[in-house]
Amino acid sequence: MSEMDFNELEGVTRPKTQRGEVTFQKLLEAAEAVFGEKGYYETSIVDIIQRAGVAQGTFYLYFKTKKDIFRQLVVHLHHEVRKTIQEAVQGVANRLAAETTGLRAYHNFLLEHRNLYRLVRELEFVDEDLFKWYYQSFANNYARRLSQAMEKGDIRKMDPEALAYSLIGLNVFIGMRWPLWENRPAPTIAVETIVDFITRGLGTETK
Amino acid sequence: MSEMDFNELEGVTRPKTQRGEVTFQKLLEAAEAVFGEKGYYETSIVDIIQRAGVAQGTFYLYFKTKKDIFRQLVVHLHHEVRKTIQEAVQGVANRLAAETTGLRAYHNFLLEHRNLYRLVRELEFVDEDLFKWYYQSFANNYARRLSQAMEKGDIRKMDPEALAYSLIGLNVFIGMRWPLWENRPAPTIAVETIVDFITRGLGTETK
DNA sequence: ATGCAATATGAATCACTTGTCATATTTATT
DNA sequence: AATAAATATGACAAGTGATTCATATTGCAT
Repeated sequence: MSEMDFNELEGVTRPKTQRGEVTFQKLLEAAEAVFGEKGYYETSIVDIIQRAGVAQGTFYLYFKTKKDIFRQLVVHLHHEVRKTIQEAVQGVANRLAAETTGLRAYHNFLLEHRNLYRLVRELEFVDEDLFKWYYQSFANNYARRLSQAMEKGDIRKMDPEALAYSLIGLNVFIGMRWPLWENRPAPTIAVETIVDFITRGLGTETK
Repeated sequence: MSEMDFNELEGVTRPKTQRGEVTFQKLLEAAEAVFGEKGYYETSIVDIIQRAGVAQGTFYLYFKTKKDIFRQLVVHLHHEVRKTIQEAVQGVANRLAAETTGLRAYHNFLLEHRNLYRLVRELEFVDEDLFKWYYQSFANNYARRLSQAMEKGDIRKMDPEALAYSLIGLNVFIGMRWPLWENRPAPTIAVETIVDFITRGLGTETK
């Protein structure tokens, strides 16, 4: 619980010159690519430094362990996903409509970052605390917006946290079924069903 | 796609005598425990054989690789989960009521097998095909029962597959939030919210 | 231009893990 | 009781990967 801050991860030494900064970024980009392709455990530090085109020792100038560079990547990715969805949903006044928009934005993000997304799912087995932080901060934010919608009367009053996890789980599995497994957006019939299901589930009345 | 059968896994040699059967089981139980505690990748074959109290070479009498014993465990677990839920739901005539019952049964199973459940989640990164098989056969079964309920008029006619994945995702995430993370059943208020959400989402009318 | 901190290198070390194999023991069958 | 198949052992070969370190180079500040 509480508000953990993972902005400055220990185990990561930021470079102090411009030249170092370039190397640092090269390492992160290489790690992102290789982790995405082969997964965390199947990737060796040698894989990363080869892809980045630097020597073994250079890696340890900036990262203490393989886990540390992984953490750095995940935190960055987390901000990306949230920003994307937030921007997509922003301006959509109605919460129910926002659900649909958010669903689509999330799926598009998945389709464009399928490799990256793999990292988040594997996070559970690499650093469980960071994994919890990832979904908790996601869920807290979600729950907050649901609460606001309840105040406005857009949706029924219910336990916002339970709803937040339910909706995240729903999105994650639908995102797995079509975008991840079939590399395409969910078919229309599926989207309609989901929207209908959520609308009735959250809404104040039926038509 | 198609009906894969994972009943006789290659890479697994079943014992031919009673004595062998005992060793075989010892290995499986040890693997279950150690995988559950440390995760697949952090576990070595030495960990398993030490826990089982057998020699190195014995392992290779029955399993070709670490992955093979892992597969064997997952397939077994899969049957367990389904059996548990099926038995709990059996006899509950109404589909909506069955959802609640199924949710509870699933959570109880999680609470009693938290380590085991970790294996399924890690499966995605160990053997993606088996992972898909796991959730697909789960979802197909779920969808079939939803279709039947639609025929009977218990629930509205919608895309059963989309619903199945939605409901599984919901259950998985709620199961993660309370049973797994806090080692207790979801609080009453949460359960009420979820049941209400699903009831309205699936149901034919509102009250 | 000098000197010091930062950066870069890659060979070497250390800690493990997997998988094999010659040998020994046990079990089932006759 | 004899025999062959099945089971069990643990030392060992071979490989892999993480991390360190002595050394070299570069860049920045003075």
